[in-house]
Amino acid sequence: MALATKQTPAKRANNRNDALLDAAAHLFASKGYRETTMRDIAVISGMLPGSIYYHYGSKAELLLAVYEKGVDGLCIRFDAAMADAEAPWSRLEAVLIAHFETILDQSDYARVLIRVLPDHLPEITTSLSQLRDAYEGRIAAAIEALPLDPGVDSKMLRFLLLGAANWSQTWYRPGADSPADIARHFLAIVRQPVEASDG
Amino acid sequence: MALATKQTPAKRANNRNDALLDAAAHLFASKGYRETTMRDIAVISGMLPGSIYYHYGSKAELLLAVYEKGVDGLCIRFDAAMADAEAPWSRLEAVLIAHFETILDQSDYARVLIRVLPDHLPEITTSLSQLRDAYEGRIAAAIEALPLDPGVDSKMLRFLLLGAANWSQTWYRPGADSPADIARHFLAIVRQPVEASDG
DNA sequence: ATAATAAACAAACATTTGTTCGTCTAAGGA
DNA sequence: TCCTTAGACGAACAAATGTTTGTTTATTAT
Repeated sequence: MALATKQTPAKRANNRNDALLDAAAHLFASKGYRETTMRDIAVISGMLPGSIYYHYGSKAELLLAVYEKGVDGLCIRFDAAMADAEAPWSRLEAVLIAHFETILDQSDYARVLIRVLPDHLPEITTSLSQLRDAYEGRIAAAIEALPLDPGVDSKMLRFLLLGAANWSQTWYRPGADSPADIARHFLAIVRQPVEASDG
Repeated sequence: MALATKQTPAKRANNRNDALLDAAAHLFASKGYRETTMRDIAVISGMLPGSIYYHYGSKAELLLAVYEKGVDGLCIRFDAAMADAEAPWSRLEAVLIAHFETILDQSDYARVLIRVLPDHLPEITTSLSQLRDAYEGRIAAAIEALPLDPGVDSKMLRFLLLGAANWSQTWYRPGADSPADIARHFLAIVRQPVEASDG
C-alpha cells in the first residue's frame, strides 16, 4: 500500500486523436458509416489507415467514440437551453431550437446521431441505443413537463416533433429558413390550430 | 416496310424476376442498400449471384427497379385514398393513413423509399429523386388544398407531417398503436391546440 | 543524457464485394 | 420436331475493405 505511485498516462501534446475523431465524425455525417472507409478517415486526419488502430480497436469503436461526443454536445446545449427559460413551453422552444441548430449546422458529431441509427449496426446496437437514450430521455422529460390537453399523448407529441426534426436533415439546405426559424414554425403549428377560421 | 413482323419478347412463364425483386426489396428495406450483398439477394431468390445480372445490369439498377415499384404502390394507395373522401382534411387523413400503413406494415418496396435516400447513392441520386417526386408531389398537392391559417406555411406543414411519418419507421413496432392510429393522432395534434385550457 | 513508450509508419493479409464470362438447359414459336 | 433464345449455372476475377504486424520516430519523465 505504501508508495502506490500513480502510473502517469502521459499522453503527448501533439495528439492527433482529435483530428482523427473530427475526420471520422465529418465523414460519418456526410457519407454515412458504411460508405466511409478507414482509408478515407486516415487521409483526412493525416494518418495511415493502420495508425487509427492505435487509438481505436475497430471501426465500430471509432463510431462509438463519435457517438458519445455527439451525445455530450447535444446534452450540453440542451442543459443550456433549459437554463435559459422557465416556463415549460418556452423551455421546449429553446430546446427545439438548440436541437435543430446542432444537428443541421453546428456539429458533425450530432449529425452522425441522426444519420447512423443503432439498428443499422447489429453488433453494437445496444451500445448506440444507450448513448442516445441519455439525450432522448431529456427531451422526453421536457415534453412531459408541458400542460397538455388530455387527448394528446406526450409520447406521440415527442415522436411528432423529434421525428420531423431529425428528418429535416434530409431536406434542409443552408440559406433559406434558419434552423431556429424551422424550429419555431414547427412548434407554432403544434400549438395553434392550423385551420383557417372561415370568414 | 412490308412484313414488319412483330418481334415477340417471349418472356417465359416461370419467370423468377418477381421473386428477385421481392428479395431485393425485403433486404434493402430491412438491412439497407449498402449492407445487402448480391449474394444475399441471390440466396433468398433461389438464384446464383451472377444470374441476377441477366435481369438487371447492376446493383444500382436493381435498386431503381425496387424504387419504381415502391413509388407505384404508394401512388396507387394515394389515389384510392383521395377517392375515398371529398373534403380536404378528410382527404389528408385518408392519405396519411395510407402512407403510414404502407411504409410501416404493408410494402417492403415502400419501406425502401424511406430507408434508402437519393443522396446516399451519388451515382443515381437524380434518378431516385425523380421517382420520389412523383409521389411527394401528390402529397404536396393534398396539403396545399387545405384551408390554412395565413401564418402557416404549407411547405412547413408538409415537412412536419411527412418527416414525422417517415421517421416513425425508426421507432414503430407492430403490436401497440396501429399505423392508422398514429396517423390520426399526429393529424389531431396539428389540427387542435395541444395546450391544456387552464382552469 | 538516457530509458521508456506514445504515436505513427510501411507493408502486407484475408475477406468480402460487385461483376464478368462461357456454358448449359428447357421453354416456346415455326 | 427443330431451332432459337430466355434464363440460369458455375466459376472465377479484380478491386476494395477492415485489420494485423514488425518497425521506426520523437516526446516525456527521470
